[in-house]
Amino acid sequence: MLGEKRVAGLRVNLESMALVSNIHRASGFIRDHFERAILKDADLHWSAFVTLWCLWIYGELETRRLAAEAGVAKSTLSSILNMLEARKLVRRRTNELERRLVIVNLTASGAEVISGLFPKFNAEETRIVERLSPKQIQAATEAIRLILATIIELDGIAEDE
Amino acid sequence: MLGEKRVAGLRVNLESMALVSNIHRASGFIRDHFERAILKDADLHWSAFVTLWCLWIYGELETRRLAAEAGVAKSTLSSILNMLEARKLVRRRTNELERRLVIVNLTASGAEVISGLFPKFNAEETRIVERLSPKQIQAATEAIRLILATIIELDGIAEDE
DNA sequence: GCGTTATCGTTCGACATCGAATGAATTACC
DNA sequence: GGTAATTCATTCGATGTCGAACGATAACGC
Repeated sequence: MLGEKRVAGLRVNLESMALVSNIHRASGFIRDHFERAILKDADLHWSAFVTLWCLWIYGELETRRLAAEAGVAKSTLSSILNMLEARKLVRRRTNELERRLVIVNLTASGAEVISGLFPKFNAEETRIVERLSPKQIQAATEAIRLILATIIELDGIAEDE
Repeated sequence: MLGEKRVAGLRVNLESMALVSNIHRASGFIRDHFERAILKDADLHWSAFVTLWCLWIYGELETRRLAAEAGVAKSTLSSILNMLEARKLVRRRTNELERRLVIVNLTASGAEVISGLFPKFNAEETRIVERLSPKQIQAATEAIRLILATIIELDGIAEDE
């Protein structure tokens, strides 16, 4: 196998370790940075922002799908929606044809909040990748997408059918 | 600026958005995957594992430095160390020359745990990047490293001197 | 048709994490 | 040299997050 070194008597793949470690490290720094620099003023944490963003992009969404898109457990989404609904940024309603489902959508003021916030967010995204060439950005995105697909496949096979 | 598109009347840099979003998404999946597949048996969560790993690599470390290396707040590290110390995996002692400092190191059984766990961890790291070529891995690692450096510089300038 | 399963969203309890407050130890200042 | 300011790690309170348990609704089997 490529990239295997011996460290302290153990075979170690340093390259894969560095990549995984850096992904995780970057994620934490990015989250902290955005929460402090942009989300704090709106009094939103990362997951609440992503929730609003998903609703903005997809329009109305069932909670189950919304939880998956936002990357949180459905119980977590429930409490996020409680908070957002209390602030009148989103609205919940039951699907009358399938009364187990709950459909969520932005209110007018919810749409106002996210459309005011997103440009700042995107500007900051652009800023933190400004030292990368377009090619580097695309290559990194593609690489991470491959990793994601691999994990999802592994977990999917392991757990389900 | 490169990569700017118009979406719903807003200028959006889709490439930077996709990269940031994927980094965060991958981080969550990786964390969940490793905690379920490897760390659950040892009854350790991610941060506790990273803490042990840092001590294994660096040898003894002051708590302040250890918190930074592990990527957690110092208060979080305190509770992690309480747990690890209760399990006799690490040891704390005050530095006698500078009695404010606390120095942490692995016990024998702590070293045993991490040295038994790491090969599995690294094997899984290698597995989730197996679809990437060595060049892709290095390119992605370098790209993320650049992002990290950019954020740290931004935050450092903003907050400190 | 009616009980059994399956599938929703929500609630609940446990816990990881953080920031601010605290106390101990050291340094700086006059 | 003694007081003030600084710098540690820890504790404490608040909160975000998850998984399991729950109740409601729908689909299935016979």
